[in-house]
Amino acid sequence: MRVTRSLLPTLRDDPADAEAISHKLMLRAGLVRQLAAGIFVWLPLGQRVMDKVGAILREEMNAIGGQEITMPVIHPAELWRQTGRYDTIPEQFKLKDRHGRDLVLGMTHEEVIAWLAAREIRSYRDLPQTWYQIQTKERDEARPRSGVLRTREFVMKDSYTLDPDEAALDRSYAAHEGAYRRIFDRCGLRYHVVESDTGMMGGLGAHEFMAPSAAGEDDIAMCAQCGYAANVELARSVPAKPDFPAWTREDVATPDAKTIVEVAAFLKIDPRLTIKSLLYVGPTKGPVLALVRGDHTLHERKLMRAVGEECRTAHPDEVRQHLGVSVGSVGPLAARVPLLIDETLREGTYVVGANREGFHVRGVAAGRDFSGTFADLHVALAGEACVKCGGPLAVERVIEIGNIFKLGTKYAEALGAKYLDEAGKERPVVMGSYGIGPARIASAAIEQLADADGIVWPWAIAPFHVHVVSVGRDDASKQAAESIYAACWKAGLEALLDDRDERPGVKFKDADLLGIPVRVTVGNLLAKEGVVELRVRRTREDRKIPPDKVVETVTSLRPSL
RNA sequence: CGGGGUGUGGCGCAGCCUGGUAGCGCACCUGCUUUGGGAGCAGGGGGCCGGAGGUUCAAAUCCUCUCACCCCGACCA
Repeated sequence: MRVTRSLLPTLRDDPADAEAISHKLMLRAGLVRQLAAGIFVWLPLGQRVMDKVGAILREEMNAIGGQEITMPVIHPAELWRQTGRYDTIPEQFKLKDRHGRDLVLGMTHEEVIAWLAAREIRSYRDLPQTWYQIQTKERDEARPRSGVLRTREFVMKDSYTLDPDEAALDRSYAAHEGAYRRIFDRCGLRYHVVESDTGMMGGLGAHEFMAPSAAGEDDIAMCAQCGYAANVELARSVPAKPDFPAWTREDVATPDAKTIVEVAAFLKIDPRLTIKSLLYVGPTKGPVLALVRGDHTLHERKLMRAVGEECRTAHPDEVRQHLGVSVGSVGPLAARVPLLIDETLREGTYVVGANREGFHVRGVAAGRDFSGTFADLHVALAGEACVKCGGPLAVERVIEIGNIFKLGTKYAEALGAKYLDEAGKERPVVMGSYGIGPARIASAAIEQLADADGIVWPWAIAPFHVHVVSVGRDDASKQAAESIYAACWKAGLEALLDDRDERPGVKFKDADLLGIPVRVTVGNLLAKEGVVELRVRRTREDRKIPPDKVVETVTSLRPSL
């Protein structure tokens, strides 16, 4: 590709709308342009990156027996009604055709897979199967953000396994985990595999592949000692205990002290000696009072798992209605609603709201002074102890680049995907689903590897391998650049030739911005010393070599790039 | 959905408070000079100031409504 004949619109300044490093650099390097919130055009360079990732995905999916198919983006609403997901997912785009029939835009393809399996899978002899596609998904995200990290339209590699039973599903799942590790390793990413939430839909287990980055939207907790790693939606931790005073139960006046911070300051105690009481309301289960230690944050996903349904925080008037007191003095004593108590509170005596305006009660113990259901409710914090080995947990911000999910038989049962086993008995197909976002791979690579001058692509997903920068003005120099460019392509090295009539500084800045692994500068040293300069983008290491040694040198450097 | 912010040539911004002929830098076009880390000079093209309505002799500027986009939170198969 020649720069003079390409759509390669680099930007000198950071676009005002971009916040994340990868977002800024993808715009500045001319990889993408935004059409609307969360909707992007992939320009030629960005497309090449996506194609590189796609090729790796196909190789590794095929290697575990995956068969590529392509499913529709438009689905009949009826399919989603059958699995009960038509009215429950706010992200689903819905539309009607000219006859008024309800359709949806596909945000995932479990339904279509189960529909297909119901028609084509009859016998245990047809199993197992692994089907995958690399296809566009449409989701009406509440808040698209961070460039291509969270968009309303995006390409996903989604695969689905069909197995006769859970043992076979475990094998398919393990095969996917291996394939995913190879994929992300090849893409040059740093990542962790963590336990993840299976969501309200249930499922038999799930893991997420998480690439550390400040631009991420998730947090994971990890134990370096035993390897425990989980999304904080799920991660359990054992916090350090405060020193409990030998206090006896008594009411204390706490005028104007509403928040934990105010109460702790007023009573001159460690906030860890207080309990935070939060009223939530579930659509069918009604009000529930959740208790966590004063310094802790309630994780709403944990709460919802414990309750068994989606909950929302109660309005102030609901708090008054159910507990007879305003928000700042709520507590578990004599509460007329069910209690969910964080496990941290099993031991110790605490200060709680008195359910009486302006009063708290100290010396209160769970189990003795109030009772309810214990559950893990608090957000794990860095430094707290691992539940498995007691080692200190680290918490890290991450981008979710892939997930693997044991679905079980939910979709198969809803859509009638059954087979006959060896004994002639009809059984539902056991499914798994597995996703990878190529755009997130590209973003994560940029986030993890970029430096102050621009992108630093790993070889495997770089849009080109060699950036030939022609800065000489004499014909011999220009001709040498052309020869090197041609020689690279002939040797299987994908090359970009900067043949613009620009000053060298402009070309060097753009080359750094684009981040192609190897830059070959053809300029005045050719006439003076008979050499061109080869620079490794990542290390900025320079070497002078004869023009006819470029291919050989790049090939020898390649393993280190 | 709640909170905050921004919309003015392709990009980044000023002008708005205090209404009066739309400006700057970069980019773009022409010419000359220059040429190894985002050149200089000269000339030039391009914007109904997000949209609608209102106030006014007069609106980028004031008022009302609306749309879009960004950030934080909520939500996220």
